[in-house]
Amino acid sequence: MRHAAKKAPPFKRTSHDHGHCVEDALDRAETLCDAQGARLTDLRRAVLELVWRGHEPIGAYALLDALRKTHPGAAPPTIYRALEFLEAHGLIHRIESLNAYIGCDHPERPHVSQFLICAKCSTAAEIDDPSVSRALSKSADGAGFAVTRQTVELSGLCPTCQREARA
Amino acid sequence: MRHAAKKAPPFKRTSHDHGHCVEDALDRAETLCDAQGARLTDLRRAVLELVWRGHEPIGAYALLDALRKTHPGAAPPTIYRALEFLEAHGLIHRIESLNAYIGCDHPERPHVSQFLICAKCSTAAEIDDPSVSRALSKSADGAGFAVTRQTVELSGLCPTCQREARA
DNA sequence: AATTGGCATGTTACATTGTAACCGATGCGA
DNA sequence: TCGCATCGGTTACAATGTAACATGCCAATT
Repeated sequence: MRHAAKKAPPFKRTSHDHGHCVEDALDRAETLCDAQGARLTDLRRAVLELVWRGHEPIGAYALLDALRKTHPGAAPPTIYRALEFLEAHGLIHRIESLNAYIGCDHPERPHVSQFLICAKCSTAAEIDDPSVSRALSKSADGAGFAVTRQTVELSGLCPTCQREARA
Repeated sequence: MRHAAKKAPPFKRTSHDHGHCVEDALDRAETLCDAQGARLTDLRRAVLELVWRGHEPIGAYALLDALRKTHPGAAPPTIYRALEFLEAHGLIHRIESLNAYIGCDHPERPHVSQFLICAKCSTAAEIDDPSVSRALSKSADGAGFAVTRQTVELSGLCPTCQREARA
């Protein structure tokens, strides 16, 4: 049992059924919002879908452009409100160092935001590493600091881009 | 020896000789730049001093306003170039979640950026916790990810503001 | 001393990202 | 049906960050 059930390593981006993965995310969001009495409106759902489409961090204005195809009247506040809602409900993360947003891998578990961000191909892999969280909690506790939000962002090169760089 | 030489806990913000602490930071910066053959010009030095003055995160445009008292011609590029230089040489950190900058506590050691940021009083305490770094390195290694930059920002309440909140 | 080349800075203009404030529409419970 | 809260439209603007080109300055070389 030692290695069997380990979750897939973040960058094993095995070709996946993307359409399915987006739908899946939307379904889970639906369920989650129902459970919380939160309203996943058409607009919010549309934005969430767009966030998931690219499967990599995307900026608010890029989302806005995309959103306008289906919601022509959309303006900056439109997108920012939707993003605020989605983030508040754990459905997306904001990546501070990129001013960008990405879908959350596992919105059902309360969690923090930890990412490996490739500077070359700009994929961002969510790692929700308990030992990192533990170390951080310990550090914060030691300082008497009450954490409400974690931002952990490691920039660098993903395995694929490293190989390319060597070649 | 176990506990004797521990560095001061981040939020023991014992009233310190601020003027001295700023000068000290500037002196260390001078030394460091000399050693690296980097040019800590008047302008850059002035910006670094302003960053240290407040002893808490400060935005680029606030710095710009302050800088204009001594350098009337300063424009956005002025400040951003100086900040870029200072950050590249480890003299300041950018706090991504605040779009702000703060002086680095120990520029001589190569290090990462780890902060506890109080949402109330907006002080930011640098914690350079090896066990956090270790956990992060391990996580990144496990994913085959080559880290070039760490951003760790914990928002919350500092001990002082917690006490105030309870009262 | 003059030349040249690199770096720092000045200057203008603009791009990107994010918000405030107010309004009407919609839905839902009292 | 009325009142209330939430959602979203709309306008205008604030805050943050950069591109691109011009100028100045110093220092090494000739």
